Order: sequence, then C-alpha cells, then structure tokens
Amino acid sequence: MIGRKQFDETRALDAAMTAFWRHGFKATSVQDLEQVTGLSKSSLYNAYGSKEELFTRCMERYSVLYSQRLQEELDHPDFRAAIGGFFGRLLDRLEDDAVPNGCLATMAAMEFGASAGVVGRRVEAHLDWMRDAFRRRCARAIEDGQLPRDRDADSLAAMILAMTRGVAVLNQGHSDPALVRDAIKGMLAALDA
Amino acid sequence: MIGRKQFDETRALDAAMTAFWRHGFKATSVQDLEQVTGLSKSSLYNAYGSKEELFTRCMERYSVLYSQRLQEELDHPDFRAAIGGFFGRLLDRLEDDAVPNGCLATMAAMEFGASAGVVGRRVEAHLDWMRDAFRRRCARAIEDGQLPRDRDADSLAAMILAMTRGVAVLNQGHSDPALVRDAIKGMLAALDA
DNA sequence: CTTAATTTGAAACGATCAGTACAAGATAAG
DNA sequence: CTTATCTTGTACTGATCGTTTCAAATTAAG
Repeated sequence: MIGRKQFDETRALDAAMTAFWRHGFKATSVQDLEQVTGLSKSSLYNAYGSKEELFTRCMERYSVLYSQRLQEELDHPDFRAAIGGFFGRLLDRLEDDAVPNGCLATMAAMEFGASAGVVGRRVEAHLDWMRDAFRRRCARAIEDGQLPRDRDADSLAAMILAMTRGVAVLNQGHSDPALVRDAIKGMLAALDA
Repeated sequence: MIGRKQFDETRALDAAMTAFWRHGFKATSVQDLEQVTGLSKSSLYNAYGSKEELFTRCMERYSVLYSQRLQEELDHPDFRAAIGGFFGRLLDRLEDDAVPNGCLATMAAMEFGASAGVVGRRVEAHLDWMRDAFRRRCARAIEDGQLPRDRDADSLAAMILAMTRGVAVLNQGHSDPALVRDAIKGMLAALDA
C-alpha cells in the first residue's frame, strides 16, 4: 500500500510500547518492531526517525496511558484511601495478563540510567513528576491532620516513589504475585502506624 | 602467553561483574569483556563457557561480595539499628564512586524477568533469599517486643525487600543522591511510627 | 626426549544489528 | 491529464553480535 499514510500512528505506537515494555530497549530489534506494528522499516523510520526516538515517544504514551491514570487515585480526600487506591490500581495492572509485567519507566531507568542522553533525562523527569504528586498528597494529609504534624512530606514521598519502583521490579523478577501484594500490604501497614 | 593458565579467574570475574553491573547484560559485548578482563575470546570461552554462564558466575560473586555483607547488618539486636544499619551501608555503597550505581541483581531482574532460563531462576532465588533474611529479622523483632505484636513479618519483609529494589532503581535512574537518602529516611520514619 | 593435555592468539563463522537508498506506486493539486 | 509530493516495499549497507575453529605454543607426565 502506497500513497497517503496507511496506518494509525497511535495504534503503531501502542504496539511498539508494549514490545519495549515486555522485552526492553536493546532486546527489541527494529525487526521485532516491524512485526508488532505491522509496518515496514521505511514506514517506521519515516514516521519516528530512529529507534531511540520511537522509544521516547513510547515513554510519553506510557506516561499518559498509565502513570497519569494512576495519579488520579491520589485525589481521594482520605489519605489512606488515596495511597491504597493508587497501589490497588497499580496492583491490578501488574496482575493484568493483557498488559506486560513490570514497568516501562523502571526498565528504562535501569537500562539507560541517569545518562546525559534524551532517554536518561526523560527518566529523571518522570521520577521527579511522580515524586511531586506524592509530595503534594502527603503535604495535604499533614495539613488536614490525617498524618501527624511531625511527618516529613519530602521523605515520605520519596519512600512511596521507591515503593512503586520496587514493586515493579518484584513483579518483573518473581513469578509469585503474592510477593507484590505483601509488599504493598506491608507499606500500607507501616503508613497506618 | 600459552601453556598453563595465565590469569586469575577471580580477578577476571570481578572485572566482568563490574562491566555487567555498569551497562547491563545485553549492552556488554564479549568484546567489552575482553577489554575489561584483559583476556581473549578463547580464554573467556574456555574458562566460562558462554556469555550467559559468565553472567551467572558474576551474579554468584555479587551475592557473596555485596548481598551477604549487607545481610550481616541485620544481626544487630536492636531492630531499628539493624534495618538502619542495613540501609545505611547500602546507601554508602550506592554513593561510592568506586562501585557502579544501581544493583546487578535488580538489573538482572528487569532484563531477564522471571523467565524460565537459568538467570531468571537465579533472580528469583536471590529475591527469596533476601526476603527470608528480612522476614527472620522482623519475626525476631515481633517476638522480643521491638515491633507491635499485630505486625505481620511476611508483609513487612516484602516491603523492605521492595524498598531495596526501589532505591536501586532511583540510584540508577536519578542523578540526585538525596532522592535515595530521602526514600530511606521516609521508610525508617514509617517503621518507627 | 616423547607424548598427551591445555591455553592462547588470530581468523573466520553465519546471524543479526540499526539505518539508508531508491524506485515503484498512489494521491492531491493544478 | 500532468506533475509534484509523499509513502511504502525491497534490497542493501557496514558494523557488530556471540560463538567456533584451529594451529601454535607451552607445560606436565611418562
């Protein structure tokens, strides 16, 4: 098929995102991307420029589709319900077979590190953005008395952020789903005390 | 140089481990391994069999050199000091420039997943082994009254395990070392309450 | 000294990698 | 209908991938 563009860029992006998410950046070849998107090399390079640019587009899309939705849970007025809801939905997603295990952003963090490259900067920005959402929610809980006044929103938010990365690793690296459930349960119990 | 073996296998293993740790499995080529070990392909393949076998040897060595040492901190009779000591030493290591960022086991978990392969099984075993150490320490704290009786050692241990993975990801994916420090601080505060 | 065992360097293996060149084919504007 | 523009399929690029082969070189045993 030739002439005007034959495919839905968003649909192709989703397919590529899933492939990266499942296997990582390096382990996903351009040939793999051809298969999952149904496109040819020419179309891929014409539409996205390079494998790395396509990956960053996938990270953007991942943020919109998954991270943003999760953050909405934090709006719940009850702090405990907000955090519980966040991790509850995260847990649902981790156990959903229709979606890959682990977390694309966490995978990118481990594979690219805090490098000077485009991806590294995007990883860092993603972490900052998520931490900020947690921090705001914790500060609000301290303000309205749902958390003791002597709690520190900054460090609490950093811990919650670390937990999101931790459960992603456990979900990716261990076949027992109860491990992630227990970790979340343990965190919620610690927050309650 | 030919005849009897010309190199120290352990020294070569350490060099390979560091390279894998720094760049990941796929991103470390056999050519890279030749460079950092100073050995030729023949010697590497003669000594270790394959890249993947060499990697599993590196994981074993990593366990001995780093994870075991960390677990010794858990022996401290005071629970809070035990956990604080564990994460304090972990933090020291993460901020030590002489050692790569992140964590080899966490990297392996993300790169290989809970796959059927040899590495995947080793990742799972590593997680089980660490969780067990935390669980035993928590159970002891519940028994001797340093933790409330209604705490659950299983889920607490899972949470602590998740935190170890989480801070490794943050250390790898963010250039600000304060982020990891804050996360640990937040966890210790939550455990205290 | 002879012989068997072992390690090493060099070269090559086919496969796969990301990326490109280019012409054929289709559309849209005139 | 003509022409300019854009997309796509095919083929190919040089580089690099992990691994193997093999003979030269050295040692250890008989």
